[in-house]
Amino acid sequence: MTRILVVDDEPQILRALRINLRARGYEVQVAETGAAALKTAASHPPDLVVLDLGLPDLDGVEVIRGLRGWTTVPIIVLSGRAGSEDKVSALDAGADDYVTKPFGVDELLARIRAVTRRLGGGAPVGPALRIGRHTVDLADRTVTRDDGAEVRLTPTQWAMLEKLLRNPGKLVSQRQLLQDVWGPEYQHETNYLRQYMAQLRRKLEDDPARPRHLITEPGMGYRYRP
Amino acid sequence: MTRILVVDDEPQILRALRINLRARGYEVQVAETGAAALKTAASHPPDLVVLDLGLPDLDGVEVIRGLRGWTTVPIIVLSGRAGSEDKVSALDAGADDYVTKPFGVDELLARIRAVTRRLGGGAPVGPALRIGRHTVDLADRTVTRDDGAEVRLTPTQWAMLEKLLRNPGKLVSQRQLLQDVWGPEYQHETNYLRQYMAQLRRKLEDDPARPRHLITEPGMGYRYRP
DNA sequence: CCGTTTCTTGACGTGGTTTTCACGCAGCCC
DNA sequence: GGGCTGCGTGAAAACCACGTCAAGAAACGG
Repeated sequence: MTRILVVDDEPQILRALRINLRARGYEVQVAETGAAALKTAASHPPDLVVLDLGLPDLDGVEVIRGLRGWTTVPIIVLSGRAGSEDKVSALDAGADDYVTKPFGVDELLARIRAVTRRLGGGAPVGPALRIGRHTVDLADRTVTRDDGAEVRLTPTQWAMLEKLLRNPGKLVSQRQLLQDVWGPEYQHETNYLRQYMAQLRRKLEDDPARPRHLITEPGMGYRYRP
Repeated sequence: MTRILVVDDEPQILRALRINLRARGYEVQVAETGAAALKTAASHPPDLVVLDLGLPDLDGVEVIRGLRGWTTVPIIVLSGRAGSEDKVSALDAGADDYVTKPFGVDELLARIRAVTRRLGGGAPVGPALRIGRHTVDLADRTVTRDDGAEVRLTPTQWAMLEKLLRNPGKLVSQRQLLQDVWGPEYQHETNYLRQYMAQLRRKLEDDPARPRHLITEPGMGYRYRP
């Protein structure tokens, strides 16, 4: 389920969005200040952020920067100001879209769909990802061994594997992995990586001691080699 | 270079966009009708489409569908109509953004940047850097020998090589290198440079004793010669 | 409520990376 | 020519990161 973090200090808007988004099947988190937004995003990384620029504590652009420091999660900005400079600075700070108040809920929902559409299918991942004698299907979250047996992965294992598989051939740094899977405060818990990488290799690699697809780049990170 | 296809039937807007986009370093193609747009996009696939909805021949949404049938290229819609339904239908048909006329050029440019930012990953370095019989890809962090074998580099070797490769042809002083790779307090440990430069040359140069690409500038620093 | 799975945390041996030291050599200035 | 400096190379030592095992805590499901 897609998790959306809504950041706004006006209770009515917060309420309206929460109801509407929940009704559409999204999981909704809310925050009323910039500081709370950053904290919530860190502990529970959302799949999308809807951010009002007019917050009481922090400047909206600061919140965008705070998020962009460690995540590429899509950000849709809401703002009462229609000025060109506001839009430009927010977009260049890392926002993905900018909606001027008053806005129609239908429009916001359509923009949310437009942004999230890129998320799932956007990555250039063919349905046939292979590791050793296994086929991984990211779309329906299944791993099938060539003899037909299913291999089960835990949520954390999936998150980690998915991050690697969506960047085939590319190096994924330890920090990126930790941030994406566990959140920014886990940046230095590299023992998690070793732990779960070992589990993945045990389940997927032909010879877990000599991995051919889930490669360690010492001191840097990991890489999925097709 | 990013190639943008601008689709609009008003000559002034077309002209204004072409000039502004060219000035920003984009490659610009234009089309005045929906049919021409589809044809041009097919023969010369663009990296981004700016599409006016009010075309004489086809409905704008039809153009979006025509493109989405075979490509996931980002589409930014321009429209004179601010109605909610128009926006929703365009976005749900596959548009990535929707800008209402009249719009500021600054805003459109910012939105173009926002959309393209997701695309390239932001690495402004061409992936085709060559040293001897090797190809270096900074984005993926891979070095491939021409016979297909992978060459592995340690983190320090990468840091040093990257610094040189990101300044092609330019002299990089010893101090700059030491500071970037090891930190400011290592400014005088020039033996590190000799050590690691030798390692890089052994791994990358055709004849490590007579380097052709990783050049020493005695007393000053090092240089990557393409 | 209990059993099972999953996540978190700690410890340890091993291998690779970094750091450090030593030596030979070429160019340069006095 | 002698002394000096800076560069390239080799090898040993110190250090760090990785993989692995193991066990406790937390979350989950019946």
